[in-house]
Amino acid sequence: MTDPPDLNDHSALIRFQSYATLTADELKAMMPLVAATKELAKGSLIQEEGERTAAIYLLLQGWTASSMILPDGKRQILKVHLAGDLIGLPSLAVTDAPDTVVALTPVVVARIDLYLLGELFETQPRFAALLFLISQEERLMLMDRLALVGRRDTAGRLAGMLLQLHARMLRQNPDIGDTLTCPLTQADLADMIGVTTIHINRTLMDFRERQILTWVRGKATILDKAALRNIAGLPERVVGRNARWLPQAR
Amino acid sequence: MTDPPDLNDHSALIRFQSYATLTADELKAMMPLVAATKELAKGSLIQEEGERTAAIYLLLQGWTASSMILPDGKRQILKVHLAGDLIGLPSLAVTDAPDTVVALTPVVVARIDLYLLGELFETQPRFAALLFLISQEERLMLMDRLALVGRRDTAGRLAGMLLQLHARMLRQNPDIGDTLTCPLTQADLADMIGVTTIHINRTLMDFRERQILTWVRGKATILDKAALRNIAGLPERVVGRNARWLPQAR
DNA sequence: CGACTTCTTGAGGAGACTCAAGGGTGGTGG
DNA sequence: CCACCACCCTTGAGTCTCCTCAAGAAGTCG
Repeated sequence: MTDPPDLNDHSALIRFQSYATLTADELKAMMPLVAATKELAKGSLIQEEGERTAAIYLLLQGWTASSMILPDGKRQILKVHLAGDLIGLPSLAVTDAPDTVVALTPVVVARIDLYLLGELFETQPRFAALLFLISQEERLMLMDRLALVGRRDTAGRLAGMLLQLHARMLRQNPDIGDTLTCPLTQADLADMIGVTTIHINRTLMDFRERQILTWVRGKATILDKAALRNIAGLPERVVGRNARWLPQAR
Repeated sequence: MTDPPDLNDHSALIRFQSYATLTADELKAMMPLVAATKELAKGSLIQEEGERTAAIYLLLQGWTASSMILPDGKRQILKVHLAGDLIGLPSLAVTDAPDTVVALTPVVVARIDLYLLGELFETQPRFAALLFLISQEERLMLMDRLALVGRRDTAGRLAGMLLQLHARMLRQNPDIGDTLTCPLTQADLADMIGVTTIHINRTLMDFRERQILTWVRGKATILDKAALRNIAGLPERVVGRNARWLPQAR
């Protein structure tokens, strides 16, 4: 189902490449990051709310989702991870894991030893700075979603969230065009933007009727991107400023 | 109104101290961070949505707020900054500033040169790692707020947000007890959790009636913290794990 | 082929919004 | 020092988006 990852394939480091081109030496220094890979079945728990372990992972293949479960059983999905995304970073700041991470598909992850991380901070300042920028990007994605969930109706939230997801997938694979294939159910979409499944369904129906977007079992096709953008009410973010202040490559 | 900041007062670096005790040498190396201070009047714009400049600041005194304005004029406050917080970091990841930052009180900020930041990444790996951890903490605060806004009613959102704010203020000054004095209006509270001012007012009235919390013109008194926690539905976060993996102090 | 998950549709109810207006409070200027 | 003004808070009434409850259809997997 999942082939062992090709360690010479640097797509695992795609997030880092958004801000600078990594040198051969840097790539070599970062290779230990993907040394300890592991395959997990769909539905596997990678991290669980409240547990004390704070391992971090790099997702190499497949999809995972990070969520919080509230006392009344309601769930908020905080992020879905795509290949190249890091898993478990926010847990490093606190004693107990704040979120639960599950595999939405069969996945391949690389477990990252924290001492390796510390060593890279020491020996690879540019890696450290890029990791810092990636963290700011994550923060920005949350800011956008907070603005959507706090201040827009269901249509706006859904439009904005799907655009955000599409932009991320497009960066991974520029060939997907206006299509968006993902392992998410309508219930997952609902939990991402804080509404009910029923309302998601009605909003998707409405989008189809208005020729804006179609959704068929995890396959979305964007028919009118401008309309979606307009409904969302948030500008497109252009990631990857040319950061001249970054430390020099070693 | 605002005295020139005491550069020997390291409370500006309180956020860094949550994860490790900085050595004298490190403190000395970080001093240039607070070299270029500036006083600004209440209401001043520190950053504006869409502008290209990406300066970052360290807030030394006063309060600022970061927010997004949506096309229909609605506002979402993403974060209020307290002394010791960094301003403008998420903007580093994108070409145009995503948020607007205004001074809620007269403030003193230190402008941080990005090349200085790059240099610190290079020479102070432990600083880099601590900055990374602070970023994860910021991310976590957004995750919590997203869960609140996405999945809780007004009472829950308000309770959770005030507890979060109180915990932050308590870290700055352990003497505040169960009081919380801040320059926020009820309209600000509303914009922080995505509801209307009117509804905030009614919820505060309700809290008072139920002997949970009182709010008088920016002065909140927590009467029943357990009840608030229960209404919020999110656990307390214990920041500042003893991170043994951090690089050694230089 | 059967059981489970996911999607779809209907009807009624509630939390939060909009619109509207009055009362406080603090700051400013005459 | 007092009066006025701007901002903030408070309260009421009607409306609407979205939720809850309910049930059936369609698709998927073992």
